[in-house]
Amino acid sequence: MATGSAAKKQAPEPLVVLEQFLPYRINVLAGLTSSALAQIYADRYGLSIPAWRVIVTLGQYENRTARDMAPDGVMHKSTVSRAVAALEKRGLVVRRPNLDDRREEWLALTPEGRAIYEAVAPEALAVEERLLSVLTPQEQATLAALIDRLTRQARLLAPQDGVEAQT
Amino acid sequence: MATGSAAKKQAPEPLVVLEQFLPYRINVLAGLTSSALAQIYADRYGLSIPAWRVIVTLGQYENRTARDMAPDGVMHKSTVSRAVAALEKRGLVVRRPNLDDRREEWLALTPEGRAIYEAVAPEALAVEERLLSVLTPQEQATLAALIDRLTRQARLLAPQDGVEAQT
DNA sequence: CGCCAATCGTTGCCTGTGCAACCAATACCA
DNA sequence: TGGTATTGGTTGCACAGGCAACGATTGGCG
Repeated sequence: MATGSAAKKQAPEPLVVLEQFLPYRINVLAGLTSSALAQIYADRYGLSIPAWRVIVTLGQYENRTARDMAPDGVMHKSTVSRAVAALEKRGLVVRRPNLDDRREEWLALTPEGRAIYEAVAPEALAVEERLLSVLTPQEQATLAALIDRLTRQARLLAPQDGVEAQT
Repeated sequence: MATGSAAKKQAPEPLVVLEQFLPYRINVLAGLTSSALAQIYADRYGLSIPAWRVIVTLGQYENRTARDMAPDGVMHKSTVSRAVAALEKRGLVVRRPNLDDRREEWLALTPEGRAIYEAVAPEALAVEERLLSVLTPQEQATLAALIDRLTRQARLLAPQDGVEAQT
Protein backbone atom coordinates (compact mmCIF):
# COMPACT_ATOMS: atom_id res chain seq x y z
CA MET A 1 0.00 0.00 0.00
CA ALA A 2 1.24 3.45 -0.77
CA THR A 3 4.79 4.57 -1.11
CA GLY A 4 6.10 3.75 2.31
CA SER A 5 8.16 6.62 3.64
CA ALA A 6 9.26 8.34 0.49
CA ALA A 7 8.81 11.85 -0.76
CA LYS A 8 7.62 14.44 1.66
CA LYS A 9 6.13 12.81 4.68
CA GLN A 10 2.78 12.21 3.12
CA ALA A 11 0.57 9.88 5.06
CA PRO A 12 -0.32 6.47 3.63
CA GLU A 13 -3.42 7.51 1.79
CA PRO A 14 -4.80 11.01 2.19
CA LEU A 15 -8.54 10.52 1.96
CA VAL A 16 -9.49 14.15 2.29
CA VAL A 17 -7.51 17.12 1.10
CA LEU A 18 -8.74 19.85 3.36
CA GLU A 19 -7.89 22.71 1.02
CA GLN A 20 -10.11 21.14 -1.62
CA PHE A 21 -12.93 20.17 0.68
CA LEU A 22 -15.85 22.35 -0.26
CA PRO A 23 -17.45 22.82 3.17
CA TYR A 24 -14.07 23.87 4.50
CA ARG A 25 -13.52 26.39 1.75
CA ILE A 26 -16.98 27.82 2.17
CA ASN A 27 -16.38 28.17 5.88
CA VAL A 28 -13.08 29.91 5.34
CA LEU A 29 -14.63 32.32 2.89
CA ALA A 30 -17.51 32.97 5.24
CA GLY A 31 -15.11 33.65 8.08
CA LEU A 32 -13.10 36.07 6.02
CA THR A 33 -16.09 38.01 4.78
CA SER A 34 -17.55 38.14 8.28
CA SER A 35 -14.26 39.39 9.54
CA ALA A 36 -14.12 42.07 6.88
CA LEU A 37 -17.62 43.22 7.72
CA ALA A 38 -17.06 43.07 11.44
CA GLN A 39 -14.53 45.84 11.05
CA ILE A 40 -17.48 48.02 10.21
CA TYR A 41 -20.49 47.00 12.17
CA ALA A 42 -18.69 45.65 15.22
CA ASP A 43 -15.64 47.85 15.63
CA ARG A 44 -17.28 51.04 14.47
CA TYR A 45 -20.89 50.66 15.55
CA GLY A 46 -20.76 48.05 18.29
CA LEU A 47 -23.15 45.72 16.52
CA SER A 48 -22.90 41.96 16.71
CA ILE A 49 -23.80 39.90 13.67
CA PRO A 50 -27.26 39.05 15.02
CA ALA A 51 -27.83 42.72 15.88
CA TRP A 52 -26.75 43.74 12.42
CA ARG A 53 -29.19 41.30 10.90
CA VAL A 54 -32.02 42.59 13.06
CA ILE A 55 -31.26 46.17 12.09
CA VAL A 56 -31.11 45.37 8.41
CA THR A 57 -34.31 43.37 8.53
CA LEU A 58 -36.15 46.15 10.31
CA GLY A 59 -34.67 48.66 7.91
CA GLN A 60 -36.16 46.57 5.18
CA TYR A 61 -39.58 45.80 6.58
CA GLU A 62 -40.42 48.48 9.13
CA ASN A 63 -42.01 46.20 11.66
CA ARG A 64 -41.65 42.55 12.19
CA THR A 65 -41.75 40.08 15.04
CA ALA A 66 -38.68 38.48 16.53
CA ARG A 67 -39.48 35.24 14.79
CA ASP A 68 -39.30 36.98 11.43
CA MET A 69 -35.70 37.90 12.11
CA ALA A 70 -34.67 34.31 11.46
CA PRO A 71 -36.69 33.26 8.40
CA ASP A 72 -35.25 29.78 8.08
CA GLY A 73 -34.00 29.16 11.53
CA VAL A 74 -30.79 30.80 10.39
CA MET A 75 -30.46 32.31 13.84
CA HIS A 76 -31.54 30.59 17.01
CA LYS A 77 -34.47 32.29 18.67
CA SER A 78 -32.49 32.86 21.84
CA THR A 79 -29.88 34.63 19.77
CA VAL A 80 -32.52 36.89 18.31
CA SER A 81 -34.04 37.49 21.71
CA ARG A 82 -30.77 38.68 23.17
CA ALA A 83 -29.87 40.77 20.16
CA VAL A 84 -33.21 42.53 20.31
CA ALA A 85 -32.86 43.08 24.04
CA ALA A 86 -29.47 44.67 23.54
CA LEU A 87 -30.74 46.90 20.75
CA GLU A 88 -33.69 47.95 22.85
CA LYS A 89 -31.44 48.86 25.74
CA ARG A 90 -29.39 51.01 23.38
CA GLY A 91 -32.56 52.69 22.19
CA LEU A 92 -32.22 51.52 18.61
CA VAL A 93 -35.31 49.34 18.58
CA VAL A 94 -38.73 49.56 20.20
CA ARG A 95 -41.33 46.91 20.97
CA ARG A 96 -45.06 47.31 20.73
CA PRO A 97 -47.31 44.54 21.98
CA ASN A 98 -49.40 42.91 19.33
CA LEU A 99 -52.88 43.08 20.80
CA ASP A 100 -54.20 40.52 18.37
CA ASP A 101 -51.72 37.95 19.66
CA ARG A 102 -50.09 38.85 22.90
CA ARG A 103 -47.49 36.14 22.62
CA GLU A 104 -45.56 38.18 20.11
CA GLU A 105 -44.41 41.76 19.86
CA TRP A 106 -43.90 44.15 16.99
CA LEU A 107 -40.40 45.45 16.53
CA ALA A 108 -39.36 48.62 14.79
CA LEU A 109 -36.37 50.90 14.47
CA THR A 110 -36.30 54.09 16.47
CA PRO A 111 -35.08 57.22 14.69
CA GLU A 112 -31.70 56.53 16.24
CA GLY A 113 -31.86 52.98 15.01
CA ARG A 114 -32.71 54.11 11.54
CA ALA A 115 -29.87 56.59 11.61
CA ILE A 116 -27.43 53.82 12.38
CA TYR A 117 -28.98 51.68 9.71
CA GLU A 118 -28.53 54.42 7.16
CA ALA A 119 -24.93 54.85 8.22
CA VAL A 120 -23.94 51.20 8.32
CA ALA A 121 -25.78 49.86 5.32
CA PRO A 122 -23.87 51.81 2.67
CA GLU A 123 -20.59 50.82 4.23
CA ALA A 124 -21.57 47.19 4.27
CA LEU A 125 -22.61 47.42 0.66
CA ALA A 126 -19.28 49.00 -0.16
CA VAL A 127 -17.48 46.02 1.34
CA GLU A 128 -19.65 43.67 -0.65
CA GLU A 129 -18.84 45.63 -3.76
CA ARG A 130 -15.11 45.52 -3.14
CA LEU A 131 -15.43 41.82 -2.57
CA LEU A 132 -17.35 41.27 -5.77
CA SER A 133 -15.11 43.58 -7.76
CA VAL A 134 -12.95 40.64 -8.71
CA LEU A 135 -15.88 39.05 -10.53
CA THR A 136 -17.63 40.17 -13.68
CA PRO A 137 -21.37 40.83 -13.42
CA GLN A 138 -21.86 37.65 -15.37
CA GLU A 139 -19.80 35.69 -12.86
CA GLN A 140 -21.60 37.32 -9.98
CA ALA A 141 -24.90 36.11 -11.32
CA THR A 142 -23.51 32.63 -11.81
CA LEU A 143 -22.17 32.57 -8.28
CA ALA A 144 -25.47 33.71 -6.84
CA ALA A 145 -27.31 30.96 -8.68
CA LEU A 146 -24.87 28.29 -7.58
CA ILE A 147 -25.02 29.41 -3.98
CA ASP A 148 -28.78 29.30 -4.10
CA ARG A 149 -28.87 25.76 -5.34
CA LEU A 150 -26.27 24.63 -2.84
CA THR A 151 -28.14 26.32 -0.03
CA ARG A 152 -31.36 24.59 -0.96
CA GLN A 153 -29.59 21.27 -1.03
CA ALA A 154 -27.76 21.94 2.22
CA ARG A 155 -31.08 22.61 3.88
CA LEU A 156 -32.13 19.11 3.02
CA LEU A 157 -28.97 17.58 4.43
CA ALA A 158 -28.86 19.65 7.59
CA PRO A 159 -30.77 18.48 10.67
CA GLN A 160 -34.42 19.45 10.46
CA ASP A 161 -35.23 22.89 11.73
CA GLY A 162 -38.28 21.49 13.47
CA VAL A 163 -35.94 20.07 16.04
CA GLU A 164 -37.85 21.72 18.82
CA ALA A 165 -41.19 20.67 17.48
CA GLN A 166 -41.58 17.76 19.85
CA THR A 167 -42.59 18.59 23.38
CA MET B 1 -39.02 60.36 -0.82
CA ALA B 2 -40.13 57.14 -2.39
CA THR B 3 -43.64 55.83 -2.13
CA GLY B 4 -44.49 56.86 1.38
CA SER B 5 -46.47 54.18 3.15
CA ALA B 6 -47.99 52.16 0.40
CA ALA B 7 -47.95 48.53 -0.49
CA LYS B 8 -46.77 46.03 2.04
CA LYS B 9 -45.28 47.78 5.01
CA GLN B 10 -41.98 48.33 3.31
CA ALA B 11 -39.74 50.81 5.01
CA PRO B 12 -38.97 54.12 3.29
CA GLU B 13 -35.99 52.98 1.33
CA PRO B 14 -34.56 49.52 1.91
CA LEU B 15 -30.84 50.01 1.38
CA VAL B 16 -29.83 46.43 1.90
CA VAL B 17 -31.87 43.38 1.05
CA LEU B 18 -30.46 40.80 3.38
CA GLU B 19 -31.44 37.82 1.30
CA GLN B 20 -29.42 39.20 -1.59
CA PHE B 21 -26.46 40.32 0.45
CA LEU B 22 -23.60 38.08 -0.53
CA PRO B 23 -21.76 37.86 2.80
CA TYR B 24 -25.04 36.89 4.43
CA ARG B 25 -25.75 34.20 1.90
CA ILE B 26 -22.26 32.79 2.18
CA ASN B 27 -22.61 32.70 5.93
CA VAL B 28 -25.93 30.94 5.73
CA LEU B 29 -24.56 28.36 3.36
CA ALA B 30 -21.52 27.86 5.55
CA GLY B 31 -23.71 27.38 8.58
CA LEU B 32 -25.88 24.83 6.85
CA THR B 33 -22.99 22.80 5.54
CA SER B 34 -21.30 22.90 8.93
CA SER B 35 -24.50 21.75 10.47
CA ALA B 36 -24.81 18.90 8.02
CA LEU B 37 -21.27 17.81 8.69
CA ALA B 38 -21.59 18.20 12.43
CA GLN B 39 -24.13 15.42 12.39
CA ILE B 40 -21.25 13.17 11.50
CA TYR B 41 -18.10 14.31 13.20
CA ALA B 42 -19.71 15.88 16.24
CA ASP B 43 -22.71 13.73 17.01
CA ARG B 44 -21.16 10.47 15.97
CA TYR B 45 -17.49 10.90 16.78
CA GLY B 46 -17.43 13.69 19.33
CA LEU B 47 -15.17 15.89 17.23
CA SER B 48 -15.39 19.65 17.16
CA ILE B 49 -14.68 21.48 13.94
CA PRO B 50 -11.15 22.39 15.01
CA ALA B 51 -10.55 18.79 16.09
CA TRP B 52 -11.85 17.54 12.78
CA ARG B 53 -9.50 19.85 10.93
CA VAL B 54 -6.55 18.69 12.98
CA ILE B 55 -7.38 15.07 12.32
CA VAL B 56 -7.77 15.62 8.60
CA THR B 57 -4.56 17.59 8.37
CA LEU B 58 -2.64 14.91 10.21
CA GLY B 59 -4.28 12.25 8.09
CA GLN B 60 -2.97 14.13 5.14
CA TYR B 61 0.55 14.95 6.24
CA GLU B 62 1.55 12.42 8.90
CA ASN B 63 3.30 14.89 11.17
CA ARG B 64 2.97 18.54 11.48
CA THR B 65 3.30 21.20 14.12
CA ALA B 66 0.35 22.93 15.71
CA ARG B 67 1.06 26.03 13.71
CA ASP B 68 0.64 24.10 10.47
CA MET B 69 -2.92 23.28 11.47
CA ALA B 70 -3.96 26.82 10.63
CA PRO B 71 -2.17 27.65 7.38
CA ASP B 72 -3.56 31.14 6.91
CA GLY B 73 -4.61 31.97 10.40
CA VAL B 74 -7.88 30.27 9.58
CA MET B 75 -8.01 29.01 13.14
CA HIS B 76 -6.74 30.94 16.10
CA LYS B 77 -3.71 29.34 17.70
CA SER B 78 -5.49 29.00 21.03
CA THR B 79 -8.24 27.10 19.25
CA VAL B 80 -5.70 24.73 17.78
CA SER B 81 -3.95 24.36 21.11
CA ARG B 82 -7.11 23.28 22.86
CA ALA B 83 -8.22 21.01 20.06
CA VAL B 84 -4.89 19.22 20.11
CA ALA B 85 -4.99 18.95 23.90
CA ALA B 86 -8.41 17.34 23.73
CA LEU B 87 -7.34 14.93 21.02
CA GLU B 88 -4.26 14.00 22.98
CA LYS B 89 -6.32 13.31 26.06
CA ARG B 90 -8.51 11.02 24.02
CA GLY B 91 -5.45 9.23 22.73
CA LEU B 92 -6.02 10.16 19.13
CA VAL B 93 -2.95 12.30 18.73
CA VAL B 94 0.59 12.17 20.12
CA ARG B 95 3.22 14.84 20.49
CA ARG B 96 6.93 14.37 20.06
CA PRO B 97 9.30 17.18 20.92
CA ASN B 98 11.21 18.60 18.01
CA LEU B 99 14.79 18.46 19.21
CA ASP B 100 15.93 20.85 16.53
CA ASP B 101 13.60 23.53 17.80
CA ARG B 102 12.22 22.85 21.19
CA ARG B 103 9.59 25.55 20.94
CA GLU B 104 7.48 23.40 18.73
CA GLU B 105 6.28 19.82 18.84
CA TRP B 106 5.56 17.26 16.19
CA LEU B 107 2.02 15.97 16.07
CA ALA B 108 0.85 12.68 14.65
CA LEU B 109 -2.18 10.45 14.67
CA THR B 110 -2.11 7.41 16.90
CA PRO B 111 -3.47 4.19 15.44
CA GLU B 112 -6.75 5.02 17.15
CA GLY B 113 -6.64 8.47 15.66
CA ARG B 114 -6.01 7.08 12.24
CA ALA B 115 -8.86 4.64 12.67
CA ILE B 116 -11.22 7.48 13.40
CA TYR B 117 -9.85 9.42 10.50
CA GLU B 118 -10.47 6.52 8.18
CA ALA B 119 -13.98 6.20 9.49
CA VAL B 120 -14.95 9.85 9.41
CA ALA B 121 -13.31 10.98 6.21
CA PRO B 122 -15.39 8.86 3.83
CA GLU B 123 -18.58 9.98 5.54
CA ALA B 124 -17.57 13.59 5.27
CA LEU B 125 -16.77 13.11 1.61
CA ALA B 126 -20.15 11.51 1.14
CA VAL B 127 -21.85 14.59 2.55
CA GLU B 128 -19.81 16.80 0.27
CA GLU B 129 -20.80 14.63 -2.65
CA ARG B 130 -24.48 14.79 -1.78
CA LEU B 131 -24.14 18.51 -1.49
CA LEU B 132 -22.43 18.85 -4.84
CA SER B 133 -24.79 16.41 -6.52
CA VAL B 134 -27.02 19.30 -7.52
CA LEU B 135 -24.22 20.74 -9.63
CA THR B 136 -22.67 19.41 -12.80
CA PRO B 137 -18.92 18.77 -12.75
CA GLN B 138 -18.58 21.81 -14.93
CA GLU B 139 -20.47 23.92 -12.44
CA GLN B 140 -18.47 22.48 -9.56
CA ALA B 141 -15.28 23.61 -11.23
CA THR B 142 -16.71 27.05 -11.85
CA LEU B 143 -17.80 27.34 -8.25
CA ALA B 144 -14.41 26.31 -6.96
CA ALA B 145 -12.71 28.91 -9.10
CA LEU B 146 -15.08 31.65 -8.03
CA ILE B 147 -14.67 30.78 -4.38
CA ASP B 148 -10.93 30.87 -4.76
CA ARG B 149 -10.93 34.32 -6.24
CA LEU B 150 -13.36 35.61 -3.65
CA THR B 151 -11.30 34.12 -0.86
CA ARG B 152 -8.16 35.76 -2.13
CA GLN B 153 -9.93 39.07 -2.31
CA ALA B 154 -11.54 38.63 1.11
CA ARG B 155 -8.12 38.05 2.60
CA LEU B 156 -7.13 41.48 1.42
CA LEU B 157 -10.19 43.12 2.93
CA ALA B 158 -10.14 41.26 6.23
CA PRO B 159 -7.94 42.37 9.11
CA GLN B 160 -4.63 40.59 8.70
CA ASP B 161 -5.17 38.24 11.58
CA GLY B 162 -8.02 36.57 13.38
CA VAL B 163 -10.66 34.65 11.58
CA GLU B 164 -12.86 32.21 13.36
CA ALA B 165 -14.60 29.00 12.50
CA GLN B 166 -18.32 28.64 12.57
CA THR B 167 -19.44 26.16 15.09
C1' DC C 1 -66.65 24.32 26.85
C1' DG C 2 -62.41 22.22 28.36
C1' DC C 3 -58.16 20.21 27.82
C1' DC C 4 -53.98 19.24 25.38
C1' DA C 5 -50.81 20.68 21.84
C1' DA C 6 -48.38 24.20 19.50
C1' DT C 7 -46.21 28.87 19.26
C1' DC C 8 -43.61 33.20 20.81
C1' DG C 9 -40.31 34.69 23.46
C1' DT C 10 -37.08 34.66 27.74
C1' DT C 11 -33.56 32.88 30.72
C1' DG C 12 -30.15 29.68 33.26
C1' DC C 13 -26.63 26.73 32.24
C1' DC C 14 -22.69 25.28 29.84
C1' DT C 15 -19.41 24.92 26.11
C1' DG C 16 -16.44 26.86 22.72
C1' DT C 17 -13.38 30.31 21.48
C1' DG C 18 -11.35 35.05 20.62
C1' DC C 19 -8.21 38.00 23.02
C1' DA C 20 -4.24 39.22 25.48
C1' DA C 21 -0.79 38.23 28.61
C1' DC C 22 2.52 35.04 29.41
C1' DC C 23 6.52 31.36 29.26
C1' DA C 24 10.09 29.11 26.85
C1' DA C 25 13.09 28.79 23.09
C1' DT C 26 15.29 30.73 19.16
C1' DA C 27 16.76 34.39 15.81
C1' DC C 28 18.70 38.66 14.90
C1' DC C 29 22.12 42.16 15.36
C1' DA C 30 25.11 45.63 17.22
C1' DT D 1 28.69 38.01 23.30
C1' DG D 2 24.71 40.06 25.24
C1' DG D 3 20.42 42.14 24.73
C1' DT D 4 16.18 42.62 22.29
C1' DA D 5 12.78 41.00 19.07
C1' DT D 6 10.18 36.94 17.19
C1' DT D 7 8.02 32.73 17.26
C1' DG D 8 5.53 28.37 19.04
C1' DG D 9 2.39 27.29 22.23
C1' DT D 10 -0.54 27.64 26.68
C1' DT D 11 -3.86 29.65 29.76
C1' DG D 12 -7.03 33.03 32.50
C1' DC D 13 -10.69 35.88 31.40
C1' DA D 14 -14.79 37.31 29.32
C1' DC D 15 -18.45 36.82 26.33
C1' DA D 16 -21.39 34.91 22.64
C1' DG D 17 -24.53 31.59 21.55
C1' DG D 18 -26.71 26.73 21.44
C1' DC D 19 -29.70 23.90 24.25
C1' DA D 20 -33.43 23.03 26.98
C1' DA D 21 -36.79 24.18 30.36
C1' DC D 22 -40.11 27.50 31.34
C1' DG D 23 -44.20 30.97 31.36
C1' DA D 24 -47.63 33.02 28.78
C1' DT D 25 -50.81 32.88 25.18
C1' DT D 26 -53.38 30.91 21.52
C1' DG D 27 -55.19 27.16 18.50
C1' DG D 28 -57.48 22.78 17.73
C1' DC D 29 -60.28 19.00 18.52
C1' DG D 30 -63.45 16.03 21.05
